[in-house]
Amino acid sequence: MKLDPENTADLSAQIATSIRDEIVSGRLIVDARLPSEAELADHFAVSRPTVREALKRLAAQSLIRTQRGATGGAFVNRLSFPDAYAQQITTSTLLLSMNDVSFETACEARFALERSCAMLTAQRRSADHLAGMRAEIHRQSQPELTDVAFCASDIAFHRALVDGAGNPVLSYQLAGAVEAMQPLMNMITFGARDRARIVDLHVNIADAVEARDGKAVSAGLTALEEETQQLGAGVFAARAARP
Amino acid sequence: MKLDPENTADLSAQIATSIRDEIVSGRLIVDARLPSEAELADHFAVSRPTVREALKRLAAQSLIRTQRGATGGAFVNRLSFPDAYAQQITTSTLLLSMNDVSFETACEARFALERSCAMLTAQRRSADHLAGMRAEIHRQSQPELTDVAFCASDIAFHRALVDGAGNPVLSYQLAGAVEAMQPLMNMITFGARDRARIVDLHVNIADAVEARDGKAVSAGLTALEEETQQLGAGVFAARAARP
DNA sequence: GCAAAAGTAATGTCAGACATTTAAAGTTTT
DNA sequence: AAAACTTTAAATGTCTGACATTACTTTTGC
Repeated sequence: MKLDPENTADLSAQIATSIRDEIVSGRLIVDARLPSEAELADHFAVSRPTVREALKRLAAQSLIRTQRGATGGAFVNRLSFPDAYAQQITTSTLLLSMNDVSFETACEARFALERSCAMLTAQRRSADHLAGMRAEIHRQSQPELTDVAFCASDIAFHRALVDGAGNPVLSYQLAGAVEAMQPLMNMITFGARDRARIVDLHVNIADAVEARDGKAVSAGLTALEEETQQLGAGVFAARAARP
Repeated sequence: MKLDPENTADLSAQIATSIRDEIVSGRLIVDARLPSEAELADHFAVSRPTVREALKRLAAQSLIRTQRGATGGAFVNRLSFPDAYAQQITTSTLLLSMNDVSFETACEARFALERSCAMLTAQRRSADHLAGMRAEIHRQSQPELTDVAFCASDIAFHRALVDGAGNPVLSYQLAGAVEAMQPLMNMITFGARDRARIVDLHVNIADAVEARDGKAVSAGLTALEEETQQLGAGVFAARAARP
């Protein structure tokens, strides 16, 4: 764990990188305790605030956790799936909102990824997953639902579909793709007729999942993608038309 | 931008969350300048080091960048695709290494996701992407290649395949899935016969991409997945057998 | 023997100072 | 008047030293 004296970057950034390398390479294993802030300051020949800034950088990425008290300190954190989900979703959402990615591109990616679950979900889905999907469909049929609540239910439907594949790594990867679309979807106002069509398509997908027919699930998602793309195109065209 | 007085968590964490919300919600737009550290310290009624720790947390997630000098300060950063790639890869790699995810699960997820590019890549791939894939196949055929270099070339092959889909969002999502597998793949020792089989399967995939036959690409990936799963199962069974 | 109190080591926070960097304003020179 | 140089100001980067808070450990008192 050493610093490059020729590097002109922030010391705190260099220290953070140095410690991160130790963790990623496995030299510091999960639950290992890092030296105390004072010891680190001594080791890197910097002040304690500088060390603290470095540690906060690592804490922001859930790489370490800190604990106060006599036996406290900074410990290598086990990156949990929920933590990873959250980071994934934040990153994906910001990436879409800050890089004027077109609705079309985002939508295409999202459905392409989701189709990768179709076969597995059809094979492995439990009764619970199916019930979850049906419950969301029922909610979506209620006309008094706001657009935002409709979108939230849509997300929940798709998450149930993804989780049905029974592969946590897949669920984690898809979390970003599905959830990051929400802000884009929220821009869409759903007419009653639009909602009815989407609910129909959801029913088709749920039926296919129930029948364990992977190809039908995939086809159902493709149909839903086309519908979504049309809706999106309509909204964004209308928006572009008026000044 | 206010803090909850009843919250007992770190002040720096609360401040970071507060500012992050401003960014994610869009109230602070890209390239907007945050108040100076002194002003923030004043606003939140904390000291400057505390504010700095909060800002370093945000910098660690590439949410802000800082600039020194008279017109300097902290600015909302545009999360670039390369930044997002890097975060995605780090997170995915740590997730796999710290949660004893089985080779089987990781492999299944990775190929399921990659197959989602098959159709698009077959349709849209450029001559460059195809040439890239062929070049990696050629490299993989050289017997003096080390196992690690072989794996790296494998990654490059698959990245070319993914990028061929021409959808940056898809490339970003897949980066994690493909690259995070590398440490797991590096545990495998490839015999000459194993390599030959993998190269053959790569050739099949490249041929299918050249012919713009999406279903054949997908089938080729499935065949490669089976081969990889067998190789992995062999290695991990041997490892489990000896004490 | 057990509970309360003191001790201790760590993080969390603060205050103030100085160093460094950068751009803009001001001044001098040509 | 324009160009080059100097000064100034504002911001981040870093250091020192101190105190507050927390939680575990040890000691003490009954």
